[in-house]
Amino acid sequence: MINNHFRRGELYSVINGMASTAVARRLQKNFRNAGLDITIEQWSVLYHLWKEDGLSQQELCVRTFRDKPSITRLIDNLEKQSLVKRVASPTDRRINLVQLTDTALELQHITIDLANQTMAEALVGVEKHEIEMVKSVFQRVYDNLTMATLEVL
Amino acid sequence: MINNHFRRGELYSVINGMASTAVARRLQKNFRNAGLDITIEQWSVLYHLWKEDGLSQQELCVRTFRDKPSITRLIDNLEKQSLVKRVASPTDRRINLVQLTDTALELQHITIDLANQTMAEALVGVEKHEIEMVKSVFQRVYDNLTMATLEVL
DNA sequence: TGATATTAGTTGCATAACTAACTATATGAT
DNA sequence: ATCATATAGTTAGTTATGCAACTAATATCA
Repeated sequence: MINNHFRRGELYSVINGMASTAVARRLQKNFRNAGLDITIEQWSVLYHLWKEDGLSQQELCVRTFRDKPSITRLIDNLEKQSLVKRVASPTDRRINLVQLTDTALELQHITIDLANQTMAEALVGVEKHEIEMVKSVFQRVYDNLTMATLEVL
Repeated sequence: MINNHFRRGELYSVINGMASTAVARRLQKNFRNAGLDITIEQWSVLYHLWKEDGLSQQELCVRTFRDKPSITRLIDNLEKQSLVKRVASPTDRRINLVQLTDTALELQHITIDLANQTMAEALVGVEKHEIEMVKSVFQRVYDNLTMATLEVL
C-alpha cells in the first residue's frame, strides 16, 4: 500500500541519489588518483570555458545550470588555483569575462580523457539509443519544470 | 573536433546538472510553499524511515546512498526539529536506532502527496516505458561503478 | 537631466557533501 | 584473558548549493 504511494518518489530518489552521484564520485576519484586537485564542479566550469573562452559569469550560470553565487565562488576558487582570471568587459564594467590561464589549458586533454574513461566505465552495457532516450527524457523533465516556473512567476 | 571529445562528458553534465537538480529544487520549493521547513535531503531520510522505522544510521547510509558523516548530520538536524530521535540498540551499544516522532508521522502524507505531484509535473509527456528504461540505465550505471570499486579495493 | 528599474556580481547565512582522523564498542585469535 | 582488528558513529576541515540582501554599473523614460 505504502509502496504505491512511493512509486514516483522512488524514481526521484533513483535519479538524484544514485547513478549521477556515483558517476560524479568516480570522476572525482579518477581526478584525484591522477594527482589533479580540482573538483568536478570546478571542472564543469573549465569544460565550458574550453569550449568557449572568455564567457561572462552570467553566461556560465546558464550553461552550467548554476546560480550566480555558486559561479562567483567557483570562480573564486579557480582563481586561487590560478586556473582562470576575471577580466572586466571593456564595454560594460558590470561584466566579468572569465579567461583561462595557460595552466588550465594544459589540463584540458588529461581531464577530458579521464572524463571519457569514466563515462565509458559507467556506460558499459548501455546502448547508444538508450543514452539518447535518457537525454531526451531529462530534457523534457527539465523543460516541464523550468517552463512551469515561468508560469508561476 | 572538440565536440567529439566532449560527447560523453556532456551526458554526465546533463544527468548531474540539469534534470535531477531541477526536480530537487522544485520539490524543495513545493515543500516551502506548503509551509514545510524540511530539506529534500532530510525528507529522503524520513522517506526510508516511513517505509521502515527504527533503522540504524549505517542502514540509512546504504539506503540513501550517503556516507556516515552525512547521515550523522542529517539526523542531528532532524533531531533538532524533533522529527526523529536516536535510541541506543539494546543488543549493541555502538548502534543508534533512528525512530520517528509523532510529528514526523504526521508529515508523511502531505509530503508524499507533494512529491508525487512534483514528479507528475516533471514527468508530463514522458511515457511509462521511458521511465522504466531510465531506471534500468541508471541501475546499470550504478552497478558498473560500484562493482568496479570493489575490484579496485 | 534625473529618478527609477534592471542587470552583473558579491556577501552572509544555513544545509549538505566528501575525506580523514578520531572515540567507543564489539569480535576473534591466540 | 588479552591484544589486534573491525564496526558504528562523531568531529573537523574544505567545497558546494540555495536563498536573501546587498553594491555597482547600466538602461529606461518622463
